[in-house]
Amino acid sequence: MKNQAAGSSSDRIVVAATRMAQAHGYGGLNIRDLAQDVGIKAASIYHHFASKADLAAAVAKRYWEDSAAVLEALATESADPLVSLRRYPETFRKSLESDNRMCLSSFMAAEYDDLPEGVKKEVQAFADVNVAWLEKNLREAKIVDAQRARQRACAIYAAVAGAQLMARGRADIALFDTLMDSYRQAGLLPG
Amino acid sequence: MKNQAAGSSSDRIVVAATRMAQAHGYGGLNIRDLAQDVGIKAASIYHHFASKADLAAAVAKRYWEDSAAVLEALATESADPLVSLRRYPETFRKSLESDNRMCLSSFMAAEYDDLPEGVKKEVQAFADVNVAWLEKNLREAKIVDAQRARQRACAIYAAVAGAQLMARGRADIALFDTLMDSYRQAGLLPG
DNA sequence: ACCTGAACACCGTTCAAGT
DNA sequence: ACCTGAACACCGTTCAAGT
Repeated sequence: MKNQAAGSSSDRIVVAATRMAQAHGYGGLNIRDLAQDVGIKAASIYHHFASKADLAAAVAKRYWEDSAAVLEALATESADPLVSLRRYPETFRKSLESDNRMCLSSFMAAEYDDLPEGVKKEVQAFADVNVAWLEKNLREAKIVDAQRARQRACAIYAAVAGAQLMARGRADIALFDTLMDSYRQAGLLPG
Repeated sequence: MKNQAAGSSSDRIVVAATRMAQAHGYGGLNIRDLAQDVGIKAASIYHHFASKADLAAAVAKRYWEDSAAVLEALATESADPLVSLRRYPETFRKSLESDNRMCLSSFMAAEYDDLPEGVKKEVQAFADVNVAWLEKNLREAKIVDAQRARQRACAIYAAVAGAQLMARGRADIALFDTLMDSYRQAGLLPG
């Protein structure tokens, strides 16, 4: 929590890198383009992060931390866990709204084989945070047996991530919405 | 259908490239490594395919053609559409069994922004083939209203693809199986 | 027809040198 | 502390030259 003044060089690098990684993945995260985006030279990136792997780990870490905060805010705002659950897909929809971008962790899950260990860890943390949040709200809403809450939470996470992936592959947000409707009709998501 | 003698150079390039792309995506498809894998030099690849884009398009095309054949065989083998539907996830499970690889089209859907137009087309064809097969079997099995068969087909495809992605992100096939169980329990997949 | 070495402009990364 | 130009080994790709 020290030295995170808004707009610091490191901050702006992480923000720009996040946007880039959500569109092009870890492999497509280009240090030269990133530097240009931030307004410095490629070599200068390495003053802030020891390597591309370190930068990506920082990006993925802040990504799940921010997501956790958004989900907490959503739960507080909704009060009713059932309403929170209904609104869960919104978080994934927002990425698509932002230039057809996708969840950083989904993209990087695909890139699993090429991910440095430190990045893998943070990518999985994102899934963990989402599943834990879903599980908690499923329990509170008493939609499924308490013992099956975690299983169902995983299923919802995987299905929503898959829907985002399919919608991105067609650059079609309406498809994402249709898929959420189908999940509700089928009984996977609460109606 | 002419000149496709098994084991021809072009064939072996496509096969090797497919395996590579299922693990590393379009961006991670490396011409030099691919050439070495096939036993020729990088420059020689360009004798068979005009560009990486052309190669990837051929790869993606053969990928959905092969998938279509596998699905047709599955339907013929099962006879009962309900059984076919139950076995649908097997096709995605097989990729995970093969060194935690994933569906080429899912990986490339993530890489949407960086995909040449000719590749995008073939990637979408894969989804189309899968959705059409699911829709047909859903109709025949009379599991959902005929008018909602297509919608449900999309939902199943997206959910299974998402499950594969999540399982790959943890290199955990058992998770894929658990997710399929959850989908069945929730009512998305036929029990 | 099929293959190749050498070259091109590009990548991540390093490092010595600047302020 | 922060930045940079120049260099390194690597990429996709081209092309003239080989058999």
